[in-house]
Amino acid sequence: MKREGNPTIRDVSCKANVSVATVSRVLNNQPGFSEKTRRKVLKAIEELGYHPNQVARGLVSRKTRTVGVLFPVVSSMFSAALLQGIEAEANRRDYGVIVCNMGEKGGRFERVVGMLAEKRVDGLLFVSEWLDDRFAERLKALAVPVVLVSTGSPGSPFPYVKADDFQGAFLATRHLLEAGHRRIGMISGPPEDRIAGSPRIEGYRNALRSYGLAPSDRDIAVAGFDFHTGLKAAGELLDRSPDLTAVFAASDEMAAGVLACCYQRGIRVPDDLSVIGYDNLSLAEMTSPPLTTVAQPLERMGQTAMEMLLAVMEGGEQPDSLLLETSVVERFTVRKILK
Amino acid sequence: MKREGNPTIRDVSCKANVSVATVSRVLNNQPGFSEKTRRKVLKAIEELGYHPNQVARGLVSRKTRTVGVLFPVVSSMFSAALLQGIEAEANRRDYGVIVCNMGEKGGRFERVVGMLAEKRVDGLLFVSEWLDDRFAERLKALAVPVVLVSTGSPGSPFPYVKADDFQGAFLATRHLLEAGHRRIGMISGPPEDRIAGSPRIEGYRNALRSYGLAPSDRDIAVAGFDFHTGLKAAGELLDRSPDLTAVFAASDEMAAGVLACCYQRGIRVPDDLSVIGYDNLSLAEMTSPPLTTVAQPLERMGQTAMEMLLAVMEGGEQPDSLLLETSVVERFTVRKILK
DNA sequence: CTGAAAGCGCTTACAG
DNA sequence: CTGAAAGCGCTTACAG
Repeated sequence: MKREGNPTIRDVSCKANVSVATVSRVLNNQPGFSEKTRRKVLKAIEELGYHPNQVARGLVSRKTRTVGVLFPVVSSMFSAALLQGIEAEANRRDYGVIVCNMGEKGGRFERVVGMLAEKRVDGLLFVSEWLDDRFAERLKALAVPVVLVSTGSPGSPFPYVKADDFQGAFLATRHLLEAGHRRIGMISGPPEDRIAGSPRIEGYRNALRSYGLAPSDRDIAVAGFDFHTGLKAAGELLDRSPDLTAVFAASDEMAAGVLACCYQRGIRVPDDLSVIGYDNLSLAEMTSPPLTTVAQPLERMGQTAMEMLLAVMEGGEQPDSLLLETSVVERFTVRKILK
Repeated sequence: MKREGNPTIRDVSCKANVSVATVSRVLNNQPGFSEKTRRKVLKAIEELGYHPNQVARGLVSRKTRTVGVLFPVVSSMFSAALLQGIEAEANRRDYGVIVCNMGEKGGRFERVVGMLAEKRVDGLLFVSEWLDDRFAERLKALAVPVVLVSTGSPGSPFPYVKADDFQGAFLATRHLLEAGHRRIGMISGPPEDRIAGSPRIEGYRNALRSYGLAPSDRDIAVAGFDFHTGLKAAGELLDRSPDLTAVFAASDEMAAGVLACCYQRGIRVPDDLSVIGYDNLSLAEMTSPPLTTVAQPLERMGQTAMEMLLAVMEGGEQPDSLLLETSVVERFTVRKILK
């Protein structure tokens, strides 16, 4: 007598006096059973507390209803916000999501991709890391749908969803301009970062030009998107260009860094210096004063990316990449300069 | 000719001219093959780029090398820090982790547990939510190892790893006391929260008593651990007890809330009011001034919990629960009062 | 040391 | 409408 572990489809078929094939049919709602059998089967399932074994299902259907998500680091607020949207959508569609840490420089990429491959995930989300050619090749070789989140470019080998970095930076800078600022500095990410680096610098420069201002490299200090390098860069920038009345930081963490720098130096925000950030993490409302920033719809980006991935997985066609709009959310770090 | 998809053990056995049983043996390093066959097999595996199908393996071995992690919400900085440690340890041991959002009040608990059950995860981590009896029953019925993270109590049905809340609050308050403060308020979580609520309140009270001070309920304002309720509670507390010289907030977010409250009211921190937080999230170093707080070793808690879970899963014995020590990390929000 | 066979829990033609 | 059988890709007794 087999009385341990989970009941199997076999147990159900015995109890309901039908074949396992029939049970499988009602389970999967496939044509081919009478209303009467359906009831018998459902009753047996109910009584046994039967739940189909996805592992067995996966073996024959070649679908695991599981996707993998690759993050450079899962613990950042940025990753966390995306993951929230990703998980929510996956759950809604009855998928499981396996999260993986690639390491900042992708050092664990090969290892986690190997694991995901052996687990036969149905698809992959690759988040926010410059996708180098070796990685792209590896992902293509996997032969599972991949969508890029918060990275990707026109020539990308995979569809992507990201926010418009150029536009976001342009909006941030224009917001400062419209508030009357003319001496505007920037804390940027690395210019060689073709995703979140150079496009935001260009957005900043273009906004300046659109107001007839000449951008100068001296007004840009480069950091690494995090708080500490942002703080340091802020110090350098303010030393170098003490006449700045406003600073655009290309991430909220870096903006918190300039707030900290101002705090240390007794510079009042926004009275003496205005600052605007980028991302709209929860951090942005927790600073003092609360940070004006440009919002990337992170949670929605995560959700949208998952929808897109599901569409490829289930539908098969390659969807178009998506460039989401950003918007500035006003809080209290930007001062309007009166003429 | 079968030339698509991943190569199977069958392909390897053909190419190496041995049986699949033999291939399986060398794969799993089981006794029963000569050095010569081993080489043949390895060569075939290499040439084919073969990787065992974990789904098929899982079906027979009843091991998926996958664990589930239940969070109330994955996007908090708190969850993110834990997840970092959890994922790192899992990856090191070659396990995959599926993250699930239960919803703040556990509304999606049943749904995600069902999914995890169907996927036949080998174990479960339940994070930081009051584990009510219904949930506990459900988890027990799953018959897979479970470890609680950042929750749990002596009578717990599952082993847990958490930080010592009473001690942490005691340390925070004593730190204030030692700095010379005597009028110390608290922003607490809900007293009915028996994990992070009442124990921290008791730690605060006990520290006061140990200095011969009588704790008063008027000096405690209740909030919900998040920034916004913390901000609100801070306002109420300062209205009610304007003579406070220091405030202990039971989370960093709430501490950021009291910083914000002070900022709005022109109260200088730490000159006019000292504040100490709880958690030591990355947020704590990004506030201005940087927040003195008591550190919960979140990443290590995640790692330790995963180690513990793996031990139960692979070893079978029930490990002892772990109560980790906290420590205060000094930054710049506490002023020493000179006699 | 090695292989044939059964079986893990399902789904899916194929017959009837 | 229903069932017997094959098969998904492995592992594991059982023989030899």
